[in-house]
Amino acid sequence: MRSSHHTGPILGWYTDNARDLPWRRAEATPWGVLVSEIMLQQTPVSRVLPVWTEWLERWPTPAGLAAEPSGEAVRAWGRLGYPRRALRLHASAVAIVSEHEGRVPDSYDALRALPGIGSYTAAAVASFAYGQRHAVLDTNVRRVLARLISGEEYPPKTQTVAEVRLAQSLLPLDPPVAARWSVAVMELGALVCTARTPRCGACPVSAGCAWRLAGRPAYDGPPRRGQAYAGTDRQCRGRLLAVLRHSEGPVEKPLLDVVWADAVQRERALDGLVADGLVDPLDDGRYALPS
DNA sequence: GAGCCGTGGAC
DNA sequence: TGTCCAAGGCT
Repeated sequence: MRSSHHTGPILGWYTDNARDLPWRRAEATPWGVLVSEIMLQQTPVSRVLPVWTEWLERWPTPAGLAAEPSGEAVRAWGRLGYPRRALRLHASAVAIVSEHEGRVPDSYDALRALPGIGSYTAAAVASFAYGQRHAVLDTNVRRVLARLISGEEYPPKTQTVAEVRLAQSLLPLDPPVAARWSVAVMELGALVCTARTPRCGACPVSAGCAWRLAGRPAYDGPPRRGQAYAGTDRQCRGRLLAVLRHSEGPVEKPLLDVVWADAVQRERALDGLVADGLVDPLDDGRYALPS
């Protein structure tokens, strides 16, 4: 359809309501956009903002980060969560230097080939850093389209080909307009068409929303199970890594042992961190962030 | 393709 | 208080 009756109102709404985020400003670099997209995976904007700012001050280019040990990326990642993202961002910086002359690639396929960059992030960077035309399907866009077009409160658990085709069909023809459309739909999902209590009164396309017109029927699909956390290996890994982040150099094993009582689980978690490359076991028995 | 991978804020 | 959720990717 190339453009629907929803396009204009959503683009106009974005012009009036877009947040002033640093990675959206004109002076933001493709590297700044890439860093923001990795940090924003499963992590709220409010927590990303300070870390992104410090990160870009310290490493304004991929080469700057690539020249550091990967452990420095893990340390600077702080408490953003999912620290394997920090490792992959560092690996991406190394690949950008060695394979792309230090410049963030502008093609979807080259972006998609970098570690930690999947279909969403590749489309997002190509769109937001380079003004290209790609279907950008994140959790916000999937939810907006599910409601607006499909009349369902929530999208399917896993992304379907139908969703991709739908998103592509709605993309404006002109690449820069398509890129702006993509970020506009995401912003609408983040600020208005939210998961829990959507603000339909503030929505520019509520009059044509299939879900609202159907009376906002409750989600009736399979239960979307929440992730348990307390007592899991993930929590244990987080505690162990926090010890290393907060220490200047290598730490003795007993300093790790004290943060988790269950020795079997603790060893399993530590082994996992080592296997992931997040922790480096030294020859002398101590542990450190990777070099 | 289901499960795993952190963390903290909102309700 | 516990549950839900936040610009996913990888295996």
